[in-house]
Amino acid sequence: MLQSKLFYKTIKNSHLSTESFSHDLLIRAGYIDQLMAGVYSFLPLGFLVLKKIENIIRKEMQEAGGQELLMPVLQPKENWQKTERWDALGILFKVKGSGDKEYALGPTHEEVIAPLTRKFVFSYKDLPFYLFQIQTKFRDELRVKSGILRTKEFLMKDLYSFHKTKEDLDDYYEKIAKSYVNIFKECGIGKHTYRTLASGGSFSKYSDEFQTITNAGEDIIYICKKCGSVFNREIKNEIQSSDCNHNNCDQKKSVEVGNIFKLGKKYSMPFDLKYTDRDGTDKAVLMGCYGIGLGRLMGAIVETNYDEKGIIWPKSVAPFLVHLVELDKSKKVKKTSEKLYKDLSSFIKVSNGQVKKFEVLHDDRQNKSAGEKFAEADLLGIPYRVVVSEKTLAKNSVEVKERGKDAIRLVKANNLINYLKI
RNA sequence: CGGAGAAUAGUGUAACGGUAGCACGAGUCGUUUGGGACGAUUUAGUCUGGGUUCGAAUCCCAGUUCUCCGACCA
Repeated sequence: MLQSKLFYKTIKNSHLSTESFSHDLLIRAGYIDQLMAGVYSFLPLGFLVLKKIENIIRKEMQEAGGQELLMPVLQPKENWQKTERWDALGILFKVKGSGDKEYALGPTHEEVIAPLTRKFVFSYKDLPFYLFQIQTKFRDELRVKSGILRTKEFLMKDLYSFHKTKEDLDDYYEKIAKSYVNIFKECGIGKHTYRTLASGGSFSKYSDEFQTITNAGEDIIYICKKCGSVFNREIKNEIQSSDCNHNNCDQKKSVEVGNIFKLGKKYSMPFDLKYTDRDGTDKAVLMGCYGIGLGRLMGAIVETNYDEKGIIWPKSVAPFLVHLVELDKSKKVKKTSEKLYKDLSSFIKVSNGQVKKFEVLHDDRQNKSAGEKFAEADLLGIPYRVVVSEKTLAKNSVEVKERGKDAIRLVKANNLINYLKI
């Protein structure tokens, strides 16, 4: 991508009244735009990051046996009445169609997937199976806050699992917990993210949340120094056991980036989702559900990866891997950087025999000062900054700097690809 | 949903009830060119609707929106 063509604008100074760093940085660097309270557009840069996150999640879900599908946002009132959530769920968006017919905008999809799967599940032979989607959810939060950490409309991955037995549900639940650990690790927030025991809401006694430590978060979690357990403040009073009285815990602010639940029969029953077992009797299907908010995850990544100059994207989710910056208006600089841009953007062989290409943002702008280009590069937070200038070309080299690190290294121009491959 | 604050140019801000100004951005010209450089010049604004007043960005009322605190958060 040529930076001269990229649809974005950066803002030099922080002007925002919000306390959330991720919100401030993502807006200033041109990744997102606020339409209204709790509703955001993802601009081209932000959309690239979102897609990276989406693919990391998709890959893990597929590896856990999940099959992707897409369910509607618009949902019939009747299904929500069946589960008694039409009136009970305060955050439910209700819309009216023609003839005053009422609908819900889906905040979650149990009310769709349970009646859907009912049409396909008859026998114990049909179980288990796992379905997921990555889709927009609507929740009329009474109060939105912290930029994209808490919004009314957001992209969510929701996986639903269907089982014959409690043991099978338990096993799969743990499997997905492991997938979640992988996802958050891959997204670069692994060391800040904890599996946290939390309230099960109306489903079960407990659920597991994945909480990322950040001051921008609105949850409080306790990390016990004595027994190592991690739990949400909401269950602090009920969790003290004979094993550990939890009187020596670290208390941290955090944001919930994922949550997994054992739903059991909660949604199978209202929709009559059952199967005929081997012995000929009908039994309720047991369900689990597993969610990750993508925008919030993106916010959490920024909250844990920035410095005073801007964002520091982990390589796995960065909009581009390489920020190729040309300085000095000269034919030689222009020509060299154009060649590098072309070479990096072409498919090349990497060590394990696969082919790949580097995603490059080429700062080809002629009318910007070096200082401005550097400052903007730091704000955007692309992992590798490669500078091509008269100075570097005098040594037949380009300059490579990793965002977030001080070291600057001169690399021969014709060796850049090999260098970056490492 | 309760409480508090705010709304002026694209952005951030200033103006006692009496000429709407500054900075950044954007445009043009020139000088610069390794950390958001400099000069000249141009551009563009009082949230909406009422009211008080000779006169309202400023005071009052209503609405809308945003931010913050709290409650809520499958």
